[in-house]
Amino acid sequence: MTLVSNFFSENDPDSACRSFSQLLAGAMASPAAISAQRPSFSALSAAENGSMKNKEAIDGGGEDDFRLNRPSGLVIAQPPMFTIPPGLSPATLLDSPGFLSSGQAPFGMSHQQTLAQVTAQAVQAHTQTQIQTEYTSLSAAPAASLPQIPSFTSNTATHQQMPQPMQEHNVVKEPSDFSHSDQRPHPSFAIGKPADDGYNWRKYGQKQVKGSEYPRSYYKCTHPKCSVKKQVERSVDGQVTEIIYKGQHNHQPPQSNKRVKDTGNPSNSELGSEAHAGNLNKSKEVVSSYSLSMKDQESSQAAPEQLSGLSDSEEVVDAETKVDERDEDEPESKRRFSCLPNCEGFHHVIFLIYPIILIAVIIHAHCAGT
DNA sequence: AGCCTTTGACCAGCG
DNA sequence: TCGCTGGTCAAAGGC
Repeated sequence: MTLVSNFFSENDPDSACRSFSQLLAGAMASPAAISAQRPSFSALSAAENGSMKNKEAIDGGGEDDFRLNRPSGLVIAQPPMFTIPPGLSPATLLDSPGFLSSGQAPFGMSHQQTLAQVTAQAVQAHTQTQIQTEYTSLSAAPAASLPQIPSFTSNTATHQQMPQPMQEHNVVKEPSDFSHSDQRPHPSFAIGKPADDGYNWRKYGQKQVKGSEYPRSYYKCTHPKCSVKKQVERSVDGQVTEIIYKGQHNHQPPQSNKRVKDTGNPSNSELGSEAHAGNLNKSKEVVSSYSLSMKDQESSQAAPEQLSGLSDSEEVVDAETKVDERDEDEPESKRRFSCLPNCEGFHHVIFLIYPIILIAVIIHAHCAGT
């Protein structure tokens, strides 16, 4: 909160009298800010292309990172709070009734208070992972993550990387960052079986991929009529660093208690199942994929809709499609991301755009029972 | 016995 | 054509 309040006070003594929209407008007045945010909030591939160029400019160019050309541009080692659901613009978020509400949030904490907490956590988390983040941005993260904030890398140590719009290919890469002690991986994503998403997987291969720190494991869905595959990269300590889903389940997730027992966390299985349930009975020619965010400490309890937020192409991200379908007729400004089915809570996603930091904060409002 | 993981070999795409 | 790389196959072994 100190960071936020300081920023506002330093940049505008009258900030107390200004709305976030006004602040945003001011931030966006900067060409850097504009160029920085466009790729983040747009699915335009052109923006991504531009971002690539920007990255080269930032990095001095010529960095031959094999991942730069990979279609899945979502690999960003970022603190958990920065997951940004697709289809949301800063203005949309800032126009959110919940966000603009100056009163108490329905869950007993004002958004300002929540924002303060989340922001503080974000800053702390980012500080802890900065080294890894920077490393990843060079060696693992697609260029798309950096160019969105062209001036950030050089201006501050607290620069943020934003998720990149959905790639043109139907593969979603889902990185995870469990390096910080206060954001331990979800048990089901930790050592042992691949990320428990409610389906059964059989490992059919493992390969040490060039440029990747960790070996990549290949899994197939064990369902006889399902050809979904996924690739999992796991660090030496068993923590999942990245999951790539390929394909689309054409069956219900097995309703096995064993699965729940294995993970010891039914909510996660439910989470995965929910996401996959959204995939069912959808006929798509394209290979679809979806993602499970494992690095969002809040998302460990969150709805799949939010988990898919790293991607912004609902045409290929089914879980997200589920959201879009539900909110299709709802004004964008009222969009929010609901929690688990039995939870009345929802997520507000707030973008904070500073001249040097672009942060998305997710405020998770649980139902009273949780 | 069945299913799983492991792991070296093989294959295809690309420069 | 050759080498590199990512993805897959399939035999072997474990549970």
